[in-house]
Amino acid sequence: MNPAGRPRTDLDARTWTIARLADEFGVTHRTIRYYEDLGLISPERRSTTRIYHRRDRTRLNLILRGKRLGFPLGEIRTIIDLYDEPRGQASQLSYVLDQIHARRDDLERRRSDIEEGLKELDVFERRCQEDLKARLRP
Amino acid sequence: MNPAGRPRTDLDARTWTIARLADEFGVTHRTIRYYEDLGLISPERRSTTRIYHRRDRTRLNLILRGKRLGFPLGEIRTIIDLYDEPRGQASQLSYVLDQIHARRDDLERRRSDIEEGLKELDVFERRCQEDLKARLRP
DNA sequence: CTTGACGTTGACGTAAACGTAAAGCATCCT
DNA sequence: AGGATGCTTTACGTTTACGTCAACGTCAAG
Repeated sequence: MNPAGRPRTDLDARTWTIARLADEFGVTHRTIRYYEDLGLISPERRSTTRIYHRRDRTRLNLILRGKRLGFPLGEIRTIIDLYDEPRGQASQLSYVLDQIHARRDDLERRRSDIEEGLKELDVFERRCQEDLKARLRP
Repeated sequence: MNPAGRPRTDLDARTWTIARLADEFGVTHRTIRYYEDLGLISPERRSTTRIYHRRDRTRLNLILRGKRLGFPLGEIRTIIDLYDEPRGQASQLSYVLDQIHARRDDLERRRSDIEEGLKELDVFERRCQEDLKARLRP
């Protein structure tokens, strides 16, 4: 137990080594360092070693979700950067809002692609199952 | 008008040249030929020239949708091949059914990723809009 | 029959997203 | 002190998905 009386979890550790992070997310160190090269993550440095905080963990999560959705890393970078911008000027804000709408359009298109795909899978599965029944008890 | 009395459309042409197909789908000839190299499309050959039929058009549609969803072409190939298999033996059929379930799981995971992304966009947009209002009439 | 317009086959190039191997620090254990 | 272990950088290799010439075939129009 920690001072707060809660059971100790991974989240209590608050910092991660590259190996633990890679392990947790099922990627390699190389991958994580590559994301750092692209400026997607910027962990603390203690002497030469990288120390990852919750913020980095969150970003990695966003990156990997973006990847599962098929976004290229460059685009993922611009998305992530949106979250960090100062958002001070009105002009910047409306730019960000434009970006948000573009993202939303993209995601909604993907969703409808997925719905199409699922529908076709349903039809195809039904056809296969009927074939299978006919085979098993003719 | 054609013999059936319907207005002549692109679909009545029934065959396409590579340029028309590329143009219609917004890709290059190179892309289409590359898909043929991978065995994803196999158009008719009239002497050396490629002639595309509706079947090829359908496949190209599937390929591009798969790509929009972020599937690698190799995986797209196995998916497309499923539609063409003889599906004769019961063992083959249940293999195909397994594949279908795997595909469906994949798509459903992507869909939930998308829902998550859309939710976050909503939250983020609201925050930005409030910032913007505060800027415009303080 | 030549001239374009379009088509075809290589062959090589390239950007993205890592993999992998080599070699050097740093730290911990005994 | 001397491994063993883990992390780091450097650098070259690889795969995917095409782009980009180059050089040649073909076919209808003038």
